[in-house]
Amino acid sequence: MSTSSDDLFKNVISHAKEYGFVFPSSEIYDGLSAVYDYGQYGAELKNNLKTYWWKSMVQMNENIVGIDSAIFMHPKIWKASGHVDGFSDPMIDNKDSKKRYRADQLLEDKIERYGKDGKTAKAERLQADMEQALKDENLPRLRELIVEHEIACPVSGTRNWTEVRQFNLMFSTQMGAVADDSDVVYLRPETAQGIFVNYLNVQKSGRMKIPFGIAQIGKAFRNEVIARQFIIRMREFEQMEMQFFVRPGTQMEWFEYWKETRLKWHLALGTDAAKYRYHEHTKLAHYADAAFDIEFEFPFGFKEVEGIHSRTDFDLSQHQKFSNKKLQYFDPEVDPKTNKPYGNYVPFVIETSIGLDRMFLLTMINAFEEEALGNEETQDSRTVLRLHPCLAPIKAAIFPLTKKDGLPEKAREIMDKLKIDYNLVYEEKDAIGKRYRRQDAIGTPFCITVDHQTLEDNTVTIRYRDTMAQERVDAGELNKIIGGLVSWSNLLG
RNA sequence: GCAGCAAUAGCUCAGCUGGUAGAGCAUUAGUUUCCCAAACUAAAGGCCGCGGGUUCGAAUCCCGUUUGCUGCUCCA
Repeated sequence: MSTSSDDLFKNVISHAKEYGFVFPSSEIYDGLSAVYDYGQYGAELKNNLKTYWWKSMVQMNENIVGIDSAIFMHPKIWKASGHVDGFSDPMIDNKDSKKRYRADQLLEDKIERYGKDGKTAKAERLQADMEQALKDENLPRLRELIVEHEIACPVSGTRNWTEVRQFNLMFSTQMGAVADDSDVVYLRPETAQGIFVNYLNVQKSGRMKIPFGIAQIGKAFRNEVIARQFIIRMREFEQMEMQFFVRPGTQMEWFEYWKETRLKWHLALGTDAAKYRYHEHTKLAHYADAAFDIEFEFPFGFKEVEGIHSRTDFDLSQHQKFSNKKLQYFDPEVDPKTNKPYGNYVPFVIETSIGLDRMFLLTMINAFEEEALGNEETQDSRTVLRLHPCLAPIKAAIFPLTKKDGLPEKAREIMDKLKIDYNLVYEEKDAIGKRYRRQDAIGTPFCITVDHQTLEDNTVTIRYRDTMAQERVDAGELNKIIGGLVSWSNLLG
């Protein structure tokens, strides 16, 4: 990591705080680890990113609809999805090497070694003991087994172990007033399950024909072992997900389609294509038969922003099993190979899942620039957020050149006509240049200045953030001009 | 969670052989200014992250804790 990219990241973080984009959560109480709040401009930018995604996925695709499912769901859902069993790992640390291991993996390794050494009886007994301990969630017993079988740390070679601790990535809470084990509910660790459990509702009520998709934007929660790097990994975060239901056997063509479509969505914002790459998962999750990530080159390296996963029929089949409800689709189309309808089947699923907070950070990093404007005589620079006008929190700022001679009144009058359609700010404090620079810092693409000439001929100057160039236009044309510049058709057309 | 480092005004930092805080910028109120920051005047702003200890006295030394950074570990 170079010093300059390190600085860029730090500067973006402090800029985000200083200008009201992102604040540490509960800051006056010393903050809460890996939780952040979005400020006045951050909330606008985040909403604009959501709108861009929702429009491109739901509004632009006739066969995709959007839902908003609850964060609380029946606990059985997480049994079915594999989250309860798959993502609560017993961990143990070696005190000498400071290395951390999964307790069950240490035992598995030992069982394997016993097997190789021909000690099959020992291997079988340990296997049985371990399985019993895991089933009972008996953590002290797991540690006993590690000690009994004299398992040493591969790094330090010592047997100086800590207690075994459970790392469950799901947050749990109680539903109902009386605390009881049976009332435990989880805060969803992914939004996808809310789509799967509504698959039949949406398909029937919307008369959806395969292939079709269900989209959702919402919060998800993961109790990360370690959460760092600003809003890259948060305990509470927001996902924008779409599950696309397809006929079995066609999943790979749809997988390719969404892989390409989703990258195009990113590149339409004008981001340098070299900053993006695909990353193929070689180790697949329990539910997937193919998985690609779209990665972005952050200052600290390439990180996943979006995942396109072929989830097979795993989730729907699991829910079918656990709920005893048929989640099949009757496909009346005729298979040319057999000349018979495709009939009943559990659809396969292609998932596109983008981390909204990561997308937000990526957008900030991309937009952030400390531009040198000096010449031989004077030193000058400005900090500018080159956000796409569609994403900018404030679309335009309106300034009276000075705060007298009726200029403020005229500026207010122009603003009142425009603020119905656009998010605007009005400022009359400080020198005009300073006001321009303040708007640059929050990414406002246009500034409209009212001067004495405005009072005579109703023209104003419009000043562009990126070029700092100015243009004199009729105030009556402003709605049309701004409308054209911030129109979603610039991104989606 | 472990180890190391850090925390002083909104921001960037100074102050540290222990004697109860200071600058620049930003903010607010004026002045000046007809188009690109850092002009003038004034004001406001700090339990020196939090808790405990040593001391006559702690921002400064010690211990704990919280938050952040780096490494380990984890990442559906």
